[in-house]
Amino acid sequence: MKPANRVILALDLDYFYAQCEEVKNPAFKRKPVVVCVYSGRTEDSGAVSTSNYEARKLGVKAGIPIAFAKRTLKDNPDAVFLPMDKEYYQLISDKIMEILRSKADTFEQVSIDEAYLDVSNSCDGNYARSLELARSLKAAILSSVGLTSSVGISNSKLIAKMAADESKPDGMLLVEPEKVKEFLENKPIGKLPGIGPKTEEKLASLNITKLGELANFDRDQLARVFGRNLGPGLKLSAQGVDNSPVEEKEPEQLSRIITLKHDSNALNFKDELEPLAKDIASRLSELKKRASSVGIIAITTALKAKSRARTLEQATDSAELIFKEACELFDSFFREEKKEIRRAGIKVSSLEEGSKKRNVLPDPDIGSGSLMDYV
DNA sequence: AATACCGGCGAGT
DNA sequence: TCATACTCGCCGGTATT
Repeated sequence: MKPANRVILALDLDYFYAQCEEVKNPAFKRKPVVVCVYSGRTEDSGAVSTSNYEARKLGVKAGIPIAFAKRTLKDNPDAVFLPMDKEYYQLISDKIMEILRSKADTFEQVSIDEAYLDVSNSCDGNYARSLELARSLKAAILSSVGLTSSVGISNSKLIAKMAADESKPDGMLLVEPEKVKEFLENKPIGKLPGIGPKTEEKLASLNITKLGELANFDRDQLARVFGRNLGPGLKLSAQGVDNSPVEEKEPEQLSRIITLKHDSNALNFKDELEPLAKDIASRLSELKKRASSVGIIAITTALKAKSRARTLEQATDSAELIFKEACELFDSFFREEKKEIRRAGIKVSSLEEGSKKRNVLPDPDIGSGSLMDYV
C-alpha cells in the first residue's frame, strides 16, 4: 500500500564551510572561524562566505566585507580567518550526499550542504519511523566525517526546510501534517523561504507581517502586487501548500565570475576572462552537455548587475567559441553602456544533453507552406 | 494567442 | 566602513510565429 502521507526530510549541514575547517583543525572549535573569499584586489578585499556560531555571535556573518569582519574581531586574538577551500568542502559534501542518497526513496541535493529525502515508502508513511531514520542519518554523518547537521521532517519540502531551519544547529524537528497550520501562522513572513528583505517590505506595506495574515490575504490583490504566479504562490506557501516532488534536477545554467584587477570601461581584461570560458567548457564536457545560450555578467562599480546574452544557432561546449561570444558581448556592452565595471563573468544556459556534435534544430519545414504556393 | 528570448531583480547557500 | 562566487526562479517587455 502506498502511504497516505508523504514523509519528507530536509537535511542541512550546520555552518558548513566553517564546520569543515573545524574538522580539519579541531583547535578552531570554540574560536570564531571566518571563511573568506579573497578577491585579490587589495590585502583584505573580498567577502565572508560563512562563519561559525562563535563568530556570528560577535556579528560576523555571511556576506559582510572581510575588512569589516577583521575590524570587528580585532580585539579577539582567537579569531581565525581562512581562505575558502571549496575542493575540500566538496569532498566532504560528496561523501555525505552518497550516504543520504542511499537511504532515500528519492533524493534531491539542493546545494553543497542541503538535501531533501523522500522517505514515504521506507518509513511506510510513519513519522515515528522517520524520526528514527533522521537520528541514524545524523549519527552516520557525525561518525563518517565529524559534522553536525539539522533535520526537518514534514509532508512537504517547504515545511521540512522550515523545520530544519528552526532546529539548527544540531537539531531535529518533526512537524506532522495536522500541525502545519499551527507551525506557520504566528511566524514572521521573513521565515518563509523565498521571502527576503524586499518582499518582506512590500508585504509590510499591505499590513502583512505574519504568515497567518498572508495565508488569509486576498489572492487577487497578491496577484496584482506580486504577479500572476508569484502572488498566489506566496499565499499557498503561507498555507503550507507545497506539492513539489523530491527529484534530482539537471543543471540549467553554469556561470563563472571574477573581480577584475582594475575597474574598467572597455574590454581590456581578456586575460582574466579567458579562463572563465575554459572553466565553463570543461565543466560542460564533464556534464556531457552543450549550451545554446552564451551570456555575460557585468557588475558595475556601483555594484549593479548587468547582463547580455545571445542564443546560438547550435549548442556548443567549445571554450574558444564561448570566449569569442563573450568578448563580442562585452564589446557591444561597453559601446552602449558607458559604465565602469568591477566584476565580469560568463554564463551559459539552455543546456542540452550530449557532448557530440549534433544539430538539434528541426529541419526547415518546407512542406508547411500553403498548397496555393504551388499554383 | 502562444511561445521564445532578453535583461532585471530577488533570494538562497 | 566594503561589498565573493555561484545557482535558481520569476517578472515584464518585446519579438516571433
